[in-house]
Amino acid sequence: MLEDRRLAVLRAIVEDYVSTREPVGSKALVERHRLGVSSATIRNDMAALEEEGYIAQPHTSAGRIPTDLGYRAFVDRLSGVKPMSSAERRAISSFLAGAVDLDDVMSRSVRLLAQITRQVALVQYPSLVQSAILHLEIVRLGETRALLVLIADTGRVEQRVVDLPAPVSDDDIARIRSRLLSASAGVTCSDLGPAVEGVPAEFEPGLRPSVAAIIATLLETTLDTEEQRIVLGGTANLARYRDVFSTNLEPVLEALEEQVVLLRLLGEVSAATEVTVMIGHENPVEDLQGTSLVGTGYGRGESLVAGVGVVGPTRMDYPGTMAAVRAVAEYLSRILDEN
Amino acid sequence: MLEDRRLAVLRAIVEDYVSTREPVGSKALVERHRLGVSSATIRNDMAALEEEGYIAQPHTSAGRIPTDLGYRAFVDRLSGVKPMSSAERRAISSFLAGAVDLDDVMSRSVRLLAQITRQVALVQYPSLVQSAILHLEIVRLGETRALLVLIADTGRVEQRVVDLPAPVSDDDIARIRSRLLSASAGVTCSDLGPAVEGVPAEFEPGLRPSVAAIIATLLETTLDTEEQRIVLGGTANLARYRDVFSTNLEPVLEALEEQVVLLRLLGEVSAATEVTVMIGHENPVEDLQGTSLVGTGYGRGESLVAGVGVVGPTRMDYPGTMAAVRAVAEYLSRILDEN
DNA sequence: GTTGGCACTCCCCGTCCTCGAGTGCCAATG
DNA sequence: CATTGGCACTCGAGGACGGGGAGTGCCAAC
Repeated sequence: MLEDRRLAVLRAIVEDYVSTREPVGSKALVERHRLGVSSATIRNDMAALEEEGYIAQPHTSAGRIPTDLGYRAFVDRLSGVKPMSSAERRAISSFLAGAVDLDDVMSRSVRLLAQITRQVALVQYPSLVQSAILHLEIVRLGETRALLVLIADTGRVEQRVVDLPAPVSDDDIARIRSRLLSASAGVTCSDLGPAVEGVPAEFEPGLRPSVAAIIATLLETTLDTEEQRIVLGGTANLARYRDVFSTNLEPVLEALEEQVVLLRLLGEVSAATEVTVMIGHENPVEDLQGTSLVGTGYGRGESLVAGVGVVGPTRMDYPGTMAAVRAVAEYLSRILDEN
Repeated sequence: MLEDRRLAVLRAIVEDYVSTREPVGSKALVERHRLGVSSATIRNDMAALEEEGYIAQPHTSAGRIPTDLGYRAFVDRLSGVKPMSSAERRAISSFLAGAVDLDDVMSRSVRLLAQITRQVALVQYPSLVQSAILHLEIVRLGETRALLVLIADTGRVEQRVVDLPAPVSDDDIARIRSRLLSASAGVTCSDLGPAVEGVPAEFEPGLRPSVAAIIATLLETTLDTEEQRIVLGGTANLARYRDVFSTNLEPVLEALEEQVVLLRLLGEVSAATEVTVMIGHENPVEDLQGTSLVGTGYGRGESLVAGVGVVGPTRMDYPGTMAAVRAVAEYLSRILDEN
């Protein structure tokens, strides 16, 4: 009974604080929620909640605000699933349906998610390592240069310029291309190494270094940790939370410009199909410890190929954000499935 | 004589204001610059400059700050070319040299420019319309779907999924591909329409709609106004100028997220090889009229293929920014030339 | 045209003070 | 023993006040 009410108080504090942005006091609380008890009782509960670390006061004689721990309890035990309206679902679906290629899908998704949540959205390209090769193309750029184009079954297209150790003719390029294609078509990128290992030896000695160079670039492109790409959008929404980041918007913006940082972030939450939340100090990136991350993985069926998420102030509408992230992840998975 | 000194005063005001961020008064001016006259004389000059609209005072009994017109005069008549140190040139050169493909060149350039100028950098991908087709590839994704990959001589690679009106065999795809390639290789994208016009008629009637669909997508990809792509970086630097954007960072960030807006911006300054400056209200985008744009075009030889630029507060170091933009544009042109 | 002098204007900034929301504690109550 | 009303207390927000100072405009003298 008592425990129940305390949790209800915590929930009320979180909700009020999220919507008003101001420390919430005992009196305002009884007025806005039908708690059925007096403000003095609430004060006692609040004292207990503060004792346990769920809420804090910015200074004596101010209202309470939730701590990271308080938000954590709210997310874990209190926030019900907030289903999206069918209108919202339809909007998502129609917005993503018009995409013409993978780049388009990614950029539409990120804009959509940023718009729904009014926060910063992150969407990761399907990982190459988890994709299979659909097609390879080698285009001769000059005597000793070629362009390698790789098309994965997730829709990703990567290109790299290869500097060849020796001049190679158009005809040679065509032979190399056709052999590499037959060796790698349908192969998952992570298995590519063994699949093409013996290929150079099949060619004339003079050509072998060139073939090896092309293969090296191919493997680099697929295995390199830099193969991961993330797009982000809605940075402007950060400015909306000037009260939170007032003094130091800069480090947050800087962190968000670093691909490596974003990868680390999404890596933490994209391992599961459920939506995962990292609150404040739980955030692995130091400059983002004033923010929360809501994210999840997406992919074809059970094999997750990338992550999608949202970064915002710890004071955010968790149920709504979680629902939006989940919905977008579902649509992304569906689009991948269709290929 | 008089005119000369007045201009010197304007220059001094701009320089001081840019470096101190504070309205500059007559006394401080004589102290910091060897003007050889007393502060009273400067006051007279300032009154004249204010009369002519070059400077203004935020309120009575405060120092003066340059107006947009003042900056314009500074840029046009006063700012000498500020050569980059050889160390800087070397840094630029080595930073851009490591790029592995066009995407890499673009993202490195934008980061570099943002870092040098400590402002927001914009780099536009080489326009497809100005590029020639180097290679075309058509990959069959299913009975009625194909992926069209287009490689331009500027290094751009674009891909599009094509929905075919009728099932097409692997063999058909190969024939279409080879015919389209021979019809379009080396052709500038803007001339592509006539070059491929008669191609569908060369195929069997049953295949013609599919060929037409592929060609339609091809033309769409190259002529569509959306073919233009711009990358931006250094958004975090905006937060540094909190004094300027304090109240409304949001519209600026929003404007910078709109590709269309960025295109309009760069379009204004990328028509020339000289560096062009748009100051404050001269800026075509309403939400950016509190900012200045420094930009230029780049390309192979005389034919410009895209733009590069920097957005920052009107109070910026114009000579330095102009030098940096010019340097990066030169390196980009050089890299394109090498292909 | 230039200069020194002088009165004047405001912004900045620190101080002081009041107001009010909110708290903690306590004694009373069912 | 949880709940409640009462009460003294705390502390930040915000407004009023006032001195200090940087800067200006103007004027008379050179």
